[in-house]
Parts: sequence; C-alpha cells; structure tokens
Amino acid sequence: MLKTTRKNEIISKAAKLFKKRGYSAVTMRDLADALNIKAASLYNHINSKQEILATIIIGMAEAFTNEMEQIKNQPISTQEKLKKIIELHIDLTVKSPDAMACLNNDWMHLEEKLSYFVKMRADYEENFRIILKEGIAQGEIADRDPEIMLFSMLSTLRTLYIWYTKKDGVDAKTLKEQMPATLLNGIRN
Amino acid sequence: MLKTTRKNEIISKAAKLFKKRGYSAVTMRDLADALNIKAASLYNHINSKQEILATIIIGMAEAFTNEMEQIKNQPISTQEKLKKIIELHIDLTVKSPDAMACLNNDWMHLEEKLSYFVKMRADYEENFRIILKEGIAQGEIADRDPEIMLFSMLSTLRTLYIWYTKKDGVDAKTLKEQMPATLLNGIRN
DNA sequence: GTCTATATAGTGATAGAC
DNA sequence: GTCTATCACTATATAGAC
Repeated sequence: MLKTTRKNEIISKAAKLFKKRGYSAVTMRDLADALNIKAASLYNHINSKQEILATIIIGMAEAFTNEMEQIKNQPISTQEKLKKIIELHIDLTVKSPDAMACLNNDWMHLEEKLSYFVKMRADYEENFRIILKEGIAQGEIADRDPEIMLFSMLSTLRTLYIWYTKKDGVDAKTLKEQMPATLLNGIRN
Repeated sequence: MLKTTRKNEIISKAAKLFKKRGYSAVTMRDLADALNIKAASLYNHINSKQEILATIIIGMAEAFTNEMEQIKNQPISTQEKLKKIIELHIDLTVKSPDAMACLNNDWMHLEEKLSYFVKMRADYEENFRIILKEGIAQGEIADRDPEIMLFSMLSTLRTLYIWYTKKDGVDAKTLKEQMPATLLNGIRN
C-alpha cells in the first residue's frame, strides 16, 4: 500500500518513537539515530518535524472520517452500524497502531492543521452520537444518557492500540469476536 | 486537604499545564509565566521539573493502590466490587482531573520513580483481573476473555478526565448514576 | 520569595561538500 | 542521499543580590 520510500520509512519510524515517548520528547536527533543517519539528513526528505506529525495524524483522521461517512448512511440497524464502527477501529488499530497512538496523544501539537483536525474529530463524534440517539429512539439502545455511552465506547476504541501492542495483550481475532458483545451487552452474565 | 503553600500552588498549576500539553512540551518558563513569576524563582520551592511530575503521579498512583487493597478483600459480590472500583475512578477524577491526565499521559517521563510506578500499575491491573476472573468462575460475569473486559473497563475509567472536564461534558452525578450500568450491562436495550 | 545574570547542554533547521 | 559544521534559539538549573 504505502511505498517504502525513504520518506515513508522516516514517518513510520517517527510514529513508533512518538507512540513510546510523545512528539515533544522525541528529537530529530533521536529519530535520525533510530534510522542510523544524521539529523541533517532527515531534511533531504521532510521539511520539518511538524510536517511528520501532520502526515501521521491527518492521514489517520481522514481514514476515520471517510469510513464514518460510508457507515452512517447505510440502510442497516443501529447495532449493525455500531458493529461496523467497532470493526473500523479494530482494523485501523491493527494496521497502524503507532499512528493510532499519535492520533490520540499528540494531536494537540499540530500547528497549521490543528483546526482541520479538531473539526474532523468533532464531526466524527457527532455522527457517532446521532447513531446512538437513533438507536435510543427506535428502542434498540438503552434509554440512558447518550453522552455516557458515546464516551464509554470511544474511550475503549481509541485506546485499543495500548492493549493490542502490549505483550500478552489481545490479538486481532479475539478483539473482533468479543469487542462488539462486550460494548453492546456489557460484562454481566 | 492539601495546604495552599507556594509549593502546592506550583504543583497544581503544573498539573493543569501538563494535562493540556504534556510534560515534555511544558517548560519551566511556561509554568513560571502561568504563576506570574520568573522561572528561577520556582527553584526556591521545588528541586526539579522531574520532582513536580513524580509528586503528581506517585500521589495518584498510591491513592489507587491503597483503595484497591481495601476493595479486593471485602466480603461482597464481584459486581459490588466492580461498582466500588468505578466509584473510585469517578471520585479521584472529580477531585483531581489534572493529576489523572498526568497519570495517564506522562507516566513514561518518570525517571527515578518509573519502576515503582510501573509495579503499582501492574499490581492494580492484576487485582482488577482477579476480581473479574472470580466473577466469571461464580457465574456473575460473562464467560468471555477477561482481558477484553478488563481493557474495556479500564480504558473508559482511565480517560474519564477527558469527558468530565470538557464543556458540555458529563457531570459527576450522571457519571455515578449511569457508569456502572453502562459498563456492566452495555448499551443494548 | 523573587529577582537578574549566567552556566551548560540541547533544540530544529540550514549551507554546502562529497 | 548523507555528511560535517554551524546558526539562532531554548532548555533546566544555579549563584548571589535584594
């Protein structure tokens, strides 16, 4: 999918370092060391540290935005829509766990693209909220505060990358099998 | 509870800034500016930036550790224990949302106290896991992968501070009323 | 308790050789 | 595509005056 150009190597290594220590704590020298080159050499491929961050985060955010647009208008039940959203988060986490971490933890360090990102994220949450409210109106979803349900689901889905990448963590197959039931039905027997 | 000494003012202002931009992105000059003093003056009250971080995070982690020790040995059902854990997270989030954010986002920047923190966190998760497994064994909790349920609950509880502090967010009363049902029963009607 | 001045080390980024 | 050398600036932290 993504060609293994030098630029992409730099960006994906950066995502890995940002995941572990955060954007601000990773220096261009750290990134260069991890690639066995000197910091100055990075600038033959990228324009700035900020550009790397924006590339990582905006790419992920647009992927979520595009998929949400597909899902929200489908002629399926609320529960089916929610299952598709859960699968979307699992798929993107499995594909790009490092970028998912940046998306969650380092978005506030965006500069030029910050407002664009914040709007995408607000729209995504609003679409999620609307789907939940439709479900409540139709009796599919419990009649509780939709904000609590939204926050509970999104918190879990957004931090999947922590548990997916940790040793003795959870694998993709188990996630896909059990995440929908856990979020929709809870943990009680 | 906490005396309003100059030192505590510095620490609580630091927690607020760390929450917004992260430990690494906040400079001693930023912190000093926020307190309307010069950076050098901070060092009359604290020894280092690192000391501020450790004070914030270790204090929170020990509070969680102590409460979990109380809860785990009580002669009550698994569901009652889980409700007490949920309440613990809500109470500490309401009391110290800024410190909760640091605990979640900046623990990896601990230096001397890092291993102490990591052990406390692992023990907390292990106690939570044991409680869930007991619940499964006794038929109180659904017979699914306990790791998924643990991760789903902890992800939600650990990021409460995001939703509690945001405008149009969720208030403490609603959280206490609806969080247990949402996590235990899910969102399905 | 705060200040000015400063030490020491790092920061992102550029210029120009190979 | 990578290097060495370097610029301009910023970081944490200390010394000592008031």
